[in-house]
Amino acid sequence: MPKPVNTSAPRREEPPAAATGPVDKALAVLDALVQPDAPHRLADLAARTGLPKPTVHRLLHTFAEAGYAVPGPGGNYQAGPRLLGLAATALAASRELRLARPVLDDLRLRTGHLAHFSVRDGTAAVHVTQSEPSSTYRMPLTAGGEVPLYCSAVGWAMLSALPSPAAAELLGGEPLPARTPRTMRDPGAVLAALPAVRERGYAVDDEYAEQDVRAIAAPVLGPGDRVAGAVGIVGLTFTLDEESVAVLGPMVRAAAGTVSAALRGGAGALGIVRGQE
Amino acid sequence: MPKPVNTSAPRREEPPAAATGPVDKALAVLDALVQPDAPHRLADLAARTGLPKPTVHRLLHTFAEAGYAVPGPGGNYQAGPRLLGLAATALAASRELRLARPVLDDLRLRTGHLAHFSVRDGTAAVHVTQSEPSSTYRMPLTAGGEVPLYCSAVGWAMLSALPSPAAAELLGGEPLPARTPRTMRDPGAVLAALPAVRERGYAVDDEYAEQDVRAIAAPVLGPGDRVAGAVGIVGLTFTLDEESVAVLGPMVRAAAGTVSAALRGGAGALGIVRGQE
DNA sequence: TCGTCCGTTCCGGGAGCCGGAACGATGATG
DNA sequence: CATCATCGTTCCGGCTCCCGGAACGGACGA
Repeated sequence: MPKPVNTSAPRREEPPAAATGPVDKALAVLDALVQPDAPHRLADLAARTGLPKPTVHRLLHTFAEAGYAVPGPGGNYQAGPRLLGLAATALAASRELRLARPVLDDLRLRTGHLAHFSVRDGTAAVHVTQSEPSSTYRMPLTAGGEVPLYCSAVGWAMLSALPSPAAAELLGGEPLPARTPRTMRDPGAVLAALPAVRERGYAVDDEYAEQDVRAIAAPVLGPGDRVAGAVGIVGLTFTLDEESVAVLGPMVRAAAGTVSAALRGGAGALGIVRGQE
Repeated sequence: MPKPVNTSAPRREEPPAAATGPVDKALAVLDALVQPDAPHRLADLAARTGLPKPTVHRLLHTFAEAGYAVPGPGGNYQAGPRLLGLAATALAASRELRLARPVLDDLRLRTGHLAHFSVRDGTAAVHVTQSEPSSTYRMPLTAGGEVPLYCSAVGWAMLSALPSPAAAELLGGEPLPARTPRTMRDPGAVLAALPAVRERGYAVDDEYAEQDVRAIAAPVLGPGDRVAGAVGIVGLTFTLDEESVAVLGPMVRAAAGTVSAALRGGAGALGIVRGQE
């Protein structure tokens, strides 16, 4: 037990917007339950969600009864079989994911870098699936993780595929928090960089979000040019170095193009997915 | 547990276990929402869950507002970014899954068959993750899918790792429905077959659940010999033929053993997971 | 032994869930 | 073109049952 932090902070602000209905509360607890960082005891979940203890207790009971949560040793709850089944089903049923998977594997094999597919959730990008090299010393990206749009390759890729006003609205007017010394903090500057991304067909994150991490991404478009997500690769700067960007960029763009085409092409396109241009 | 008896029983039995509270209903709708078979319009979801239309409508609205569902064309709802993120997180955070993944890949490569990991949910096994060969003509197994314990290799594997009384209780006393001509329908017969499975270390499903499909599986044990799930391979009978079982069986058993050892060995074991015996 | 923290239970009040019924839009049908 | 079936949506009164502060007992740790 690292640190029983003193609860002397009455000025604790709720992380998410207040969960009003019982359903929102349930979702909040479920969300907290699957977070990878340790323990999920009743008190922890209550603290993380900002909900009163009895409420979380009742919800956990409901979940446990339905098989969505399972009480472990030491009062530690974890995801139950139903939740895992639900998760597996959700990921398997998503059309974009089914189509993206083989392309990601191919992209990873040819570039040697971790390849991933992300979708937009508000002003953030969530990494929904990935194909990782056999030996990743330090994982610069975790499945289910989030990154703000303004400082990530996948974010820029998706923004570039949106109409300018929509992108501007997502970026907002305020200066953005710096994540590294290289982060671009001015929404206007990001917006101004998008046309170049649009032209090139891929975006590059040059340590904008995290030190020593470089990324390349390209948008995936569904029917009607709807932005379905983005395909990208991530690596440490000394592996994914500056000059390889010129050769890897088009590969990422091609991969995203393949997924887009398959997405538009209807179900029959599954068999003819190929890696080359 | 003194169960408070319903004061006025309205003599009403729903096909699925009655969803009483708002949370159960929400879970039911979420579950219906991720089912792969098409369309997820309001009326479809209402029919599948057995809930009244306005209720489903309200829930979908709540989900949509929170990003867990997204209204598509033609009133078709699908999983939203939050739900996909939750799913990805849940699968990535599960310790057994993280450990099983590389072992499954290795097992698939060495056997050439679809390898999967399943956990128990009541009297069924749900397939939580899998590693599939590049070309599977017809997928005999889908992620998130379920199979009864009594007629599947993973089911037998998990049953064999349970104390006999527990296994007997899960099998029940009634004759079981036949899925193929070869299905073993007698709970007693299944129970009697378990010691042999225990001895061999792996179970074989010889077209018990589906025609032309054979499967091999072995149990995965966590700390304290708790049954964490099962590792298995599946294939069509003419590919996964009878004589190869003798050589593939031990491979499956070894793979399950590797996962079990890693599961027990603590977090540090991640780096030394190996495929060979 | 005492103090602390956690999980659990209780219970009265009232917020807000519930779902039958009705309405307008849409597309199929003759 | 007229008709009907079906679907999504809205409304609203009733009353379920959700809510969470408070209290209790047990498990550690000091």
